[in-house]
Amino acid sequence: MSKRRKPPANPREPGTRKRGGPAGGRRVTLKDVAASLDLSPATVSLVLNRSPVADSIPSETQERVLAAARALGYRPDMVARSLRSRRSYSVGIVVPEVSDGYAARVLSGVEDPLMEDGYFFLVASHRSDGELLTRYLQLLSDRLVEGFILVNTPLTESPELPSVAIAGHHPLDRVTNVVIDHQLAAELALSHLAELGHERIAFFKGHSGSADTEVRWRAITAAARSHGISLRRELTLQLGGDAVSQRFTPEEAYQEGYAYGRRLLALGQPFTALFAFNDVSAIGAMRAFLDAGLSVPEDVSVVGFDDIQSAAFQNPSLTTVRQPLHEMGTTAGRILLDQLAGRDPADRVVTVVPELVTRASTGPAPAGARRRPRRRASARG
Amino acid sequence: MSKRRKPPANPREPGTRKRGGPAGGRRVTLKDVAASLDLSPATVSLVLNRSPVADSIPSETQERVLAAARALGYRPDMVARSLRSRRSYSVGIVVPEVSDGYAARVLSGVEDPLMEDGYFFLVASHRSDGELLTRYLQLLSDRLVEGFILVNTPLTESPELPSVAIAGHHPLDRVTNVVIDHQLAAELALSHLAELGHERIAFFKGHSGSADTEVRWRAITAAARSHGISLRRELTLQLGGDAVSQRFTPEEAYQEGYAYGRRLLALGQPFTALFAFNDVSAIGAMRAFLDAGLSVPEDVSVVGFDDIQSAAFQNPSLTTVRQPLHEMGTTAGRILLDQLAGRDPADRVVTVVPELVTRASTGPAPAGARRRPRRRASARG
DNA sequence: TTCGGTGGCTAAACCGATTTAGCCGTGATA
DNA sequence: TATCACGGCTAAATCGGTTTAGCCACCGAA
Repeated sequence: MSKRRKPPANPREPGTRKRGGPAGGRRVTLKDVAASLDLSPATVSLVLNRSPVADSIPSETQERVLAAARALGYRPDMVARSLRSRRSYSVGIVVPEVSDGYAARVLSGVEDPLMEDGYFFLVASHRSDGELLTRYLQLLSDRLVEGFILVNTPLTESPELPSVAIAGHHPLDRVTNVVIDHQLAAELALSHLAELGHERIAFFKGHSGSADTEVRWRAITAAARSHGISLRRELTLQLGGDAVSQRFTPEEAYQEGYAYGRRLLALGQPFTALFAFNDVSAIGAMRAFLDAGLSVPEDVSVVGFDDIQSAAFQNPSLTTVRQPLHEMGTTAGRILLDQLAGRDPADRVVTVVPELVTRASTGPAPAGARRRPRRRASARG
Repeated sequence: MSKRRKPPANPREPGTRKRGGPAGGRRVTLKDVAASLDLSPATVSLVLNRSPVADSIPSETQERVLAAARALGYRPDMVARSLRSRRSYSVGIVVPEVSDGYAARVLSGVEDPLMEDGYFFLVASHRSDGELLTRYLQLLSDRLVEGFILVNTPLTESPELPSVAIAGHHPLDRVTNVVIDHQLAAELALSHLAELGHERIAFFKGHSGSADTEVRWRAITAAARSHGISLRRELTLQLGGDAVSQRFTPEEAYQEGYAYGRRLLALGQPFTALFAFNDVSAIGAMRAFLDAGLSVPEDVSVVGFDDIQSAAFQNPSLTTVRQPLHEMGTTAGRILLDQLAGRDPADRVVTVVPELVTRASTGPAPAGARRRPRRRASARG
């Protein structure tokens, strides 16, 4: 009975709330604004949304509406709006793991264009679990996200919504892939090493869950051939290949690099350089080499991939292939927004260019090159 | 006219869609399920939500409902649900910057409990801009988030929703603060240094935008006093104090540490140890010391704060005070969920304990201690 | 005088759920 | 036989917007 309905036209009326004050009082709704003006909610909505239908409404009225909305501190309820318009002004971002530096940097890049256009994003991490991934994509679309951004996430079938895949390599419906030029990346790294006289090069291949792994490896194979470098099976270790944890967290990634660095030494196969799949494993391995009494780069050169922030601050600082992750995120965000706005993407694949950052972890191959590094580490433990 | 309405009771009917298939066809709504069973949407809703009102519905009917929902692949529209129930099953997380390692690790901790309870989260980064922060809090609540998690974000007034502030230090309405025991942290670091014979200790004070800065500094002051260590104004540098960029990105944080490391040397004041506000600046400074020809820890010991992933992989590896950031995130998430479920938090402040991780960057104060480090670096550039 | 057009606005359906009040039939009780 | 309680379910309001069809008044033209 005493429940307030249709507040009188007096703009002061809605409850006792001071505008904006968090205390008490209902939120101001469209109806409140309309009532305060003796107009219908429809009119107010049309005006506030600059709908073309509102063109015939005299600008004087429009200004009254705007003024009242401002005066009452009206803020539209996005949920109600979404329900009717079937748009949520939000997108879903899925990553393998939030705390991963790769994902975090991409995320921060994506954020800019989204926020600029009034979009928010929901994040979910699938931990390289395919089922979890599909479930999250569903849950996200239940929440009416308008599109997806998939970061370093291998996708086997087309998502239901427009998507951009960062490091996506499969041509799929509704998805635009943003990738770096792996061919160039491999070329940069290997020609650098080749120029320094390296021949016996060890490799860390990527984790099998990582989207870039295969493509990059093919690029490396090609580049190696063109430089007359032979890829030796025995010097090629695939990360995540075994015992070492499947779950993909950065802490473990360092450890993993360390462990694989030791394994490399334990193999007893001579090598003068390592090209790792990412900086984290490169740093881990470098550390293993140093601990084993080798010098970097005098005994072994190390090249990473990504250029994570700490790469420059390693001792020795890490030579690496930089991926412009922030930029890739920004690009992805913009492409998705364009798609949502109905502007179809020009290309289904957008390529960004990597860059070699030469630092102190690479140097000329040891004088007696082609032979095993001088001081060998004792095998594990 | 031909617009489909009230699909007949036949469960096969709704369009030509195969269930779950992304192609064509409307989504299955509650009405569809109801119609397929010749029940009302109300009943179906009550059953699916295990509402107490549904207790009187025979379990046979309940099972029919469940079965039909499953068979049709019904997935409730979260937006519609939110509108009516005024709950969104999502929370807003605000951070200074997504790509910051601190935030990323907390985020990944928060994620677990949230996802477990079916909550999603929206992220916004305020870049240490107070106005942006308030705007985001508003925008987020326009989207009906049920609460906030504030990461390392100084808050001056109470938010409108239940909140948990990680590294929050002001007692505010509706907010629970999750903080580490700074007293203990300072004690751990300084007693470690004191035991090693350090007396002239340099400090990097935190950025003024960082929530922990003041509290930690007071703790350091107290701990120093109790160990008879005098804090020398001339050896205390506040990060972000000047020229060096105000915007807070990790790349810059390393640079900043490096720059401040050099400044420290340039002061010409002898010191044998540095206790930095965070690992990133510690690593930057350490790098500056090394570049200047000093040895760590023989000439200068360095203690960081946070224990970021790469701390263990520095050369020398970094002694630091570990903050259990992931755990703090998890705790924060759980507390917020409890609050949303109506279980009021026992405490308005939850303290977690830091831990000293002793590694290779600290060692005994140089023999001729109390004197300036032996080889001095030339002042900048 | 009638008609058509247009400017200014609104009624009402709608989005897809949740939720409350209460209907209807039946068997037990007074 | 009237009443009540209860089991099983539903009608209808509601959340707060968006959007479409169209009303009404007024004006100029036929």
